[in-house]
Amino acid sequence: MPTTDTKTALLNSAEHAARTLGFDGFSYADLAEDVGIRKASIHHHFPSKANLSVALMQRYLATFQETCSKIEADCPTGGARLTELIERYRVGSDDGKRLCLCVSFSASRDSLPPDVLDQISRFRSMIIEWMTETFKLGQSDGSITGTTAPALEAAAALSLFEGAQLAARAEENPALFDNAIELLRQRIRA
Amino acid sequence: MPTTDTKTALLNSAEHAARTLGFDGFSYADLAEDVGIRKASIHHHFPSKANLSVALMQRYLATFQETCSKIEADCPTGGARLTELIERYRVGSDDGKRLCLCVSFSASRDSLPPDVLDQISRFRSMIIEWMTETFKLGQSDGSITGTTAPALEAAAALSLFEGAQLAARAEENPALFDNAIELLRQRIRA
DNA sequence: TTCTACCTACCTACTGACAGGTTGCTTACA
DNA sequence: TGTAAGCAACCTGTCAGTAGGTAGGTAGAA
Repeated sequence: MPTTDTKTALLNSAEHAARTLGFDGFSYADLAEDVGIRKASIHHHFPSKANLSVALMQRYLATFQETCSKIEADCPTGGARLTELIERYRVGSDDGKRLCLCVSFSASRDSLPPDVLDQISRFRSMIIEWMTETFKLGQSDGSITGTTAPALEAAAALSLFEGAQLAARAEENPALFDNAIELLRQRIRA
Repeated sequence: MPTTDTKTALLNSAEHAARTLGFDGFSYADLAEDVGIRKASIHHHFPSKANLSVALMQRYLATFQETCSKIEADCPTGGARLTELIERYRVGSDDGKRLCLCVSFSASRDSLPPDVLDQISRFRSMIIEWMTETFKLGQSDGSITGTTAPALEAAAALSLFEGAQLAARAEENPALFDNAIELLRQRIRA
């Protein structure tokens, strides 16, 4: 009877480490200490660090897809959906102490296996498609102002969110996230 | 009379490495091979990696300040200045093969000495102040449309630029930079 | 002029620490 | 009795950094 599923505990620890320290910034030794098992035992669950990175990104992608579905179910308007997504990025930034896994992994691109690079592409496509639909909806229901090209808005918004996380991270100051996002927020009708 | 100044060659190599591999992704061994001296000799120029990171950021900040001054001298309108700055970020992205040093360093924040963190803050403040003035100018001379809050525009634009570099880097595809930036570009009057 | 002293720039050879990863053994439990 | 999960011990390679030395140049004083 393990306290929590060790594999999940390892994924949690690794995700936190990757998002704060970067992929090249954490080691199996760090995870071992954090989770409370020996370094060698990690290899039982994740034979290699490449392997671990794939599992990490896989879970991240799945979780994000669920999140988007949930937002869709809970929020009827485009504006409400966009507000909710911003909130996820804001919370994910953790007051400038973390980055989105996708951002962190993109910065250490050359250390990652091809599978992860594919997953990153899929992750980005998924969000951009979802946001394109969200901007379209916001355009037609009047809940987001000033939209003319939903697909371009979506691409810009994703860059803005990731850039905002980076801004907050750069100085470990959550206000910088809000500052960067403010103008977009003003376009959303309450 | 040395071929090229070794110290400069080391800074060039380190900057390239940091911007493609991240701060934790390159080693003195990499630099040694690239520059053509022995690993130990690097310590003659930069006693520690922390020391090197400071020199790197110092030069980067100085170069960027010069760039901004040059743009100011060459371009009379706010729109032209913004276009020029975007171009620097686009070129700096190197078709999705690099990131801004500031972005790359922010992602490995915890591996860097306090001096570099200060420099990063100063770097960001400098650009945001410069862009705030640029948006103000563009607002008054009519070369940038739709501006109501120049300071917020500047904060959003910096996040957008850095996010756009990240987007291009994520898939090593320069089109993603242009895509993310397009809507801002459309606000600039030729 | 030549000796001494000191310099920069680089070298070989090494250190202790730590990286990811492997082997083979021991539990626990179904 | 089989299997999953964990362990200690160890491997090889690499990390940043150090010790100590050399080649060649410069500057000053006798």
